[in-house]
Formats: sequence, C-alpha cells, structure tokens
Amino acid sequence: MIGERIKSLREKKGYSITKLADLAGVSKSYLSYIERNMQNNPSLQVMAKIAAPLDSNIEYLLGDESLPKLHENDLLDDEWRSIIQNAVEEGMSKGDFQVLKDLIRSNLWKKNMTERNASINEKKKTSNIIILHIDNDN
Amino acid sequence: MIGERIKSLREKKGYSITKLADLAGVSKSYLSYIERNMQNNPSLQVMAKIAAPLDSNIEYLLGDESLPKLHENDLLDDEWRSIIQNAVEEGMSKGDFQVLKDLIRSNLWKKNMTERNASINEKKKTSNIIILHIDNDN
DNA sequence: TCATCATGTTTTTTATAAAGAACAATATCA
DNA sequence: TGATATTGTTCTTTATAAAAAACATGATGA
Repeated sequence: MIGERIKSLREKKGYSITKLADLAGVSKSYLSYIERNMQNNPSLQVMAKIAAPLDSNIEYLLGDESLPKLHENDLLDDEWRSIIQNAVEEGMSKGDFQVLKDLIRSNLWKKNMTERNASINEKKKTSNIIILHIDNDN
Repeated sequence: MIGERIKSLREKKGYSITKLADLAGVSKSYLSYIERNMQNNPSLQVMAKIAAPLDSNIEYLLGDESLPKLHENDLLDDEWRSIIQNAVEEGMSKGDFQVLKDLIRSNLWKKNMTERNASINEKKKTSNIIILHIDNDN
C-alpha cells in the first residue's frame, strides 16, 4: 500500500509526521491517515506535495499500485531516464541498445581496435566508445 | 496538463467521453471537466480508473506534472527498462550512452559508412548500428 | 516532579471532488 | 423533416477529501 512507502521514505529522512506535513504543506492529521492506509485515495496535488520533500515522486509512492517503478532509489535516476527518453524519441531501437550493452558485457570494452571517424571524434571526451559504422540495410 | 493526455489517448482509442466514462466507471461530467483542465486535482482512484480502459497508467497520464514520463505509448516500456538496468549494472556510463544518442540525432543514422567487424556482424539482425571501435585511453 | 514540548492519534468542521441530473448541439435514420 | 440517439457541456446536489482542533502519550529538562 501507499502508506508504507511514504512512511519508509519519511523515516529514512528522519522526519516526524509533523515535520513532513509542514514541509509538504498538508495537515499532519491527513498525513497520519494516509500512512496508516485509513485514507487511501488522496488527490494528485496532495501526493505531489508529499513526494517533493521526500525527494521522490508520485510514481514511486504509488509503488505496486501502478505498473512501472522507476526511482532514484531504484538505481535508475532521472538523468538516465531523460537521456534514454530522448534517444527513443529520436528513433533508437531496443536492438540498437542491445548491441551496445552486449558489447560492454563481452568486455570489448577493454580491447582497443583501430580506425576512427573524424565526425565522431569530438564526442570522445564523454565516452570511451566510438561508433564507426551504421548499417542501414536491414 | 493532464487533460490533454487523457483526451489524446481517448481519441486514439476512438472513445467518446461518455463511452470512456462508462468503461472507467466515473461520471462523464467529471471526465469532461478533467479533460478541459477545469478540475485538475482528481484522486488516485479516479486516475487509475481512467487509465485502465486507456491501457495506460497514472504515471503516463501525469505527464509533465511529475518528473518521469515512461510509458508504452512513449516507446519506453518494461523491456527497455530492464535492458538499461542491466547495462547500468554492467558499468555503462551516461557518457557512453550519450554518444549513441547524439549519433542518432545527428542523422548519421541514415548515412552508410564502410568497414565491418566480424565479431559484431552477428548482431546485425537486431540493430542497424555497428560498433567498430572502442577507445580506452581517456 | 511538574511544566513544556514533540510525538502521533482521534474528533470535528469545511472545502471541494465527484456524481447526477438537466441541457444544448450535432448526428442518424425512418 | 422530424423523431431519436449521441455528442459534450453546464448546473445542482451529495459524498468525502483535507484541514483544523482537540486529545493522549511519552520525552526533555529546569
């Protein structure tokens, strides 16, 4: 349930119910209800207000209630998310990504190969991967 | 705003407001308000009820309201998530990924270049990206 | 040791979310 | 072409979310 998540995050931060209620701008009585699942139908605004001082978001607080669970607490942080989101919007396929991933796993990572492409060279500072070839015929 | 998302998904399904309201089990008047952003603070239960017949989820409907936006409708689904999760665990950096992303954006995508690497060749079916070179010296 | 404060709970009140009409406007078809 | 059905809207009501207040319990400390 939703209450456990909030309570867990709250205690992790060392906040009392009263403190979190103040930070969030909701009444402590209502927060108390929510944590104990006595009122499990809060509005989006209340959820957002509670999530903020917990450095969380509605999605995470929903937890199993809803399908996905992505959260900084769960390894995949927001920066990653937006990077990937953009890539997908720009047409990256799962297969494309899998190549990169498999590459890393198979430790080609460590091996140096030759050849270089000038147009890509400038990207070097941010990564140790250089992509030379893009195949378009399948 | 939240209204646009719902309306967009609804129309994509070919549902009328009345139809969706029936499927979701909420009043059509309220749904109408929400779509026009005249009432932008629905409860979680209402959100969940609306999301279901749209084959969506609260997260997606929230859209910009909340930080992440991941959804099957946005191409980023659970499969993506686990792929990326694994990659991160295997040491992939954001910079590494950014190279790939920038590459796609700059439309190298469309250009064919030469050279090929036998050890990677077998990956061709799943991707149109072939990685030839991994630089390790920075 | 008793007074003040912080804790979380339960009661009461009030604000508003959400339903249930009734409505106007357009579409459908006999 | 006029009756009936759908569309989405606006008005009215009622159910309940959320605040405010009062409360109980333990902690702090003078």
